[in-house]
Amino acid sequence: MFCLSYLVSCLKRNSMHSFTEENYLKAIYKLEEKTGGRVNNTDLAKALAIHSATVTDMLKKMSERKWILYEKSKGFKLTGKGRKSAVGIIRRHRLWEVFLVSKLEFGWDEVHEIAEQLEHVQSEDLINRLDSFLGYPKADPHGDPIPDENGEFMKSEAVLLSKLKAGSKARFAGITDHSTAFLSYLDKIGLALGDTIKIGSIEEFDQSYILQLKSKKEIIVSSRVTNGILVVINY
Amino acid sequence: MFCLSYLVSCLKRNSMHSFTEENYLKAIYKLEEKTGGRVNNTDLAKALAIHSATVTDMLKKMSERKWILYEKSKGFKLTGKGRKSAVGIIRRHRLWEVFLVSKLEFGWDEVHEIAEQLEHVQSEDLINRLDSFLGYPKADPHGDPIPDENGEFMKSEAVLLSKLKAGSKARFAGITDHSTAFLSYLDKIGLALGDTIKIGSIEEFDQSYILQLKSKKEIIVSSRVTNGILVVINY
DNA sequence: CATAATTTTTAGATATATCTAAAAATTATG
DNA sequence: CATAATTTTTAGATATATCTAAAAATTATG
Repeated sequence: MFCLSYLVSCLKRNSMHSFTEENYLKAIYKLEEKTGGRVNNTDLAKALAIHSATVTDMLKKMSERKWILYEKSKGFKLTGKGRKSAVGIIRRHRLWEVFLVSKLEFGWDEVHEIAEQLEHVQSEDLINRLDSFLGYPKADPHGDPIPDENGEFMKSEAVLLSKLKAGSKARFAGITDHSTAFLSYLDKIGLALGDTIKIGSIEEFDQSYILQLKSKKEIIVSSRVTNGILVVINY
Repeated sequence: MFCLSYLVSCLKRNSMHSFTEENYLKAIYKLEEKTGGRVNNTDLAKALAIHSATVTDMLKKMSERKWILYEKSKGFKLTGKGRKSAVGIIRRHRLWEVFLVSKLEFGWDEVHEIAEQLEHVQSEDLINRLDSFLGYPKADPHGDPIPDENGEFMKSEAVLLSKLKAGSKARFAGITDHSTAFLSYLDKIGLALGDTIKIGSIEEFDQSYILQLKSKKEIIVSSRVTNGILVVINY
């Protein structure tokens, strides 16, 4: 019993982490992506919906365990090891989302919460087999890229739909707003990932767009929508 | 924030439970099945590889939360609610095992640990869709029955291979020894679930069996093996 | 049935992850 | 640059799940 728990605690220090640590890693990774640099305590606390004091404590521990580089009051960032781990979590999350949508026929607006749980299941073999079973998908149901076994993944050249001019044509390639409300709304107005979109015209007054869908249908969307959609032009 | 955590704690009390509680429920369920009656502290502690003192504490809590009926020093058993929950966990475990073997091509000796993690993912919708995706399997890769959505499942009429007489014929329907070592050994000697087995003869000296497999091959197995295998006769 | 053996419980710790309230440190602003 | 605003940290709690050591209760045995 002594031996076992000692071993377990050793393993934990070096290569494994609790759900909590995984959630911190993921949140930090996402914040780094968004801000492009160091992350601060307050933003992380907000992202995780917990209190700053808790974050301070946890960051100290994660720093000791070499998941992050932490300088008191100066913000922090992932170490190489921390980044690798975070990318692994994202790989797992996105592969499970593909499974849920393509195999179990969930809607793209229903999978996030379940994937949040599945992503914590520890088994490299499992994830690599899942990847193979799904045909090595390059993106999840929301268009977000899936890292491969080595943590490599494509940076997309997608741009916000709101950047396009009237008359241009593009492919719906991703979203920046991942809320269920937004996803359901897109379902409702008949916009799906992969669709070709032509911009009929742009209303100067409120920057709303008239879009022509491949179904010939025309829809009007607000700037809130055009700022939530990523497209690939030159298609 | 206050509201949310209050809500969460309420939910926890009534219908949800932590991984730990789920593991206790599952272990208690299995012990009840094995012993056919009340379970005691020591057996549960052994099954969970933790100390009795810890079990005493946890049982008090689980009793308050109405998962078990607990009388000090007299053993305990699951309540209706506790049983229902335990059966749900077993359903999830076994469905995931089917997924791992039939879709991801894991060996039947490789899936237990991963299913131990997957079984804790909370989503009824997920499990029912998985059930449908797998074609509503009646048994897991080890022949153990899978409860349906309502917690119903067949009691098997399988008996130990060691109960059969020379000359009888039966179908390999399940196992009582779920250890990886045993499963791998069966793989090695070429015995697989569903196989038809004919008992050539029984060695009186050590109760070892000579089995004739459908492949015409003959193998000799020890009583350790015939006591680990369940068969359905009259086939 | 008295004593020994076993089982269960109590008492007091520990680790993890969280909280609140207040203090300290840092950054922004007139 | 002094003060205000914001951010971070400290200090002291709490809940969960575990431990060890010892006491208490129960069960088995001569």
